[in-house]
Amino acid sequence: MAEQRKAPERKSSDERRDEIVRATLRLVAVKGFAGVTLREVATEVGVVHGLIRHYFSTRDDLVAAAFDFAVTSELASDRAMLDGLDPVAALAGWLASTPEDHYRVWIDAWSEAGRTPALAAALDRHHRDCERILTAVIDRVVDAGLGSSANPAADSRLLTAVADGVAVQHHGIAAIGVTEANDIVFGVAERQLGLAPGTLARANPVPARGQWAEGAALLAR
Amino acid sequence: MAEQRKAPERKSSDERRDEIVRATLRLVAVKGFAGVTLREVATEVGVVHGLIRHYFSTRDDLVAAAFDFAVTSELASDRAMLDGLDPVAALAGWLASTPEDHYRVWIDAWSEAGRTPALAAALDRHHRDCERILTAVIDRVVDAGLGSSANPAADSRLLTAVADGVAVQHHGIAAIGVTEANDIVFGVAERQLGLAPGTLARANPVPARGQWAEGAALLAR
DNA sequence: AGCGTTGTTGTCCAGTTGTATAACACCAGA
DNA sequence: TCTGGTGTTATACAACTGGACAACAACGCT
Repeated sequence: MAEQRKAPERKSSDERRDEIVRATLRLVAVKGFAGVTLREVATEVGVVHGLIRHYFSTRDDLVAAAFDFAVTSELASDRAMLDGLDPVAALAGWLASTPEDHYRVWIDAWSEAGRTPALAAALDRHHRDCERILTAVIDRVVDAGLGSSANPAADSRLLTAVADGVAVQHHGIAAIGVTEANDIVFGVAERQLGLAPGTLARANPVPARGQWAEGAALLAR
Repeated sequence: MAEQRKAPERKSSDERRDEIVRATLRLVAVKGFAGVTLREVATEVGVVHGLIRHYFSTRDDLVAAAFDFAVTSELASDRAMLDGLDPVAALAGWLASTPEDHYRVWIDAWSEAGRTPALAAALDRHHRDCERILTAVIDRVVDAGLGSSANPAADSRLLTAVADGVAVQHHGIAAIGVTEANDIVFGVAERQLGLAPGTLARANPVPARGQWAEGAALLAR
């Protein structure tokens, strides 16, 4: 009796690899880095779990690649977003609340970084990039004479901390809503950079940071 | 041939239960809520893993009890700490950086809360209590005529967000040190409450929040 | 047309996990 | 002294995990 074998749907190496990474990232947003299994990823992609091994030699490789992809693509889309905006709008857009799916990945990375060196490294890189980007935005605001900053790098660090903390209260604990979250961050930023109260709320481009371009497609199928 | 059975070291129900909860919490601080295993907990306590089932009917019950214990005891020790200090010292003590072990538990709870309703409930309760406590401290500062606040509850929420965000940068990403972490939080608080710069750093009681009394023993054996 | 490469499948395996349960040991009260 | 409750052990089990491998099928190249 001849074995019945389903005709495989063949894809190019890069395409399939990308598919797997995106599926992994999607699952990480729901189950966490420690919670995703090779079989779940395979099911999500629609293949057999053995195939994952053909692209990633180990599970750690897979989740590391997924997080690396998240970091890289989100930063790229954010940079693209900022380029098209005037200084104040860019500042508001950057500080505005991050969408829930993305936040879930970051916070999970924070907690997992202590156990997975690869995650810690990627997280560190991402964080430094974020701080640099925000510093550049602050510089633009100052250069345009719209605000002031004694130490843009320090202010960038401060505002990054506020944004992260507010994101926790908003997404993680559900203690505050989007409007309130933005109010807090905008308020601190306006006070810190000498902007008139309400400036950032008015300048805030509607879709929040990370919902742009590839950013929106980051976790899409 | 008679079976050899080790003579069991018998303990009172409450005592053993407490032992198990503390061991669980200790492991959670290292491996995360999703990472702790009944067998690891049993080994840490020095018993057989079947015994855990005798005290907690399910694994979820165990981790929920462990987190509940963490929340309750940390808040109790924090309250005790604040009572003995003058308003400004209390504010500084509350805002000062949290020790690493404790932080690891909270951040892990943030990420796990989305999947475990019991954790989400305990986290929500803990967060509200923290906000209330800080609000009371701000009230004390204002009542003593040492600072001002248009909306103590809102300022409490803001400062809680800043403290959480700074804790992430300090413990999770290791981007900043203790001194810098405290500088940021103290700076925002002083500006927000109209205190002279440096007031909080000078008033800061050396051992940071959570290292007090039972707080220090929280994760101890 | 023939052939090596590679994307893909199906199956196997050893290890770990949470849960279950029977047997035992100690203790208090009848 | 018996007896029932309970703290404790040992063992079993089904489910699931990451990893390994041989077989197969489509493709590119000559």
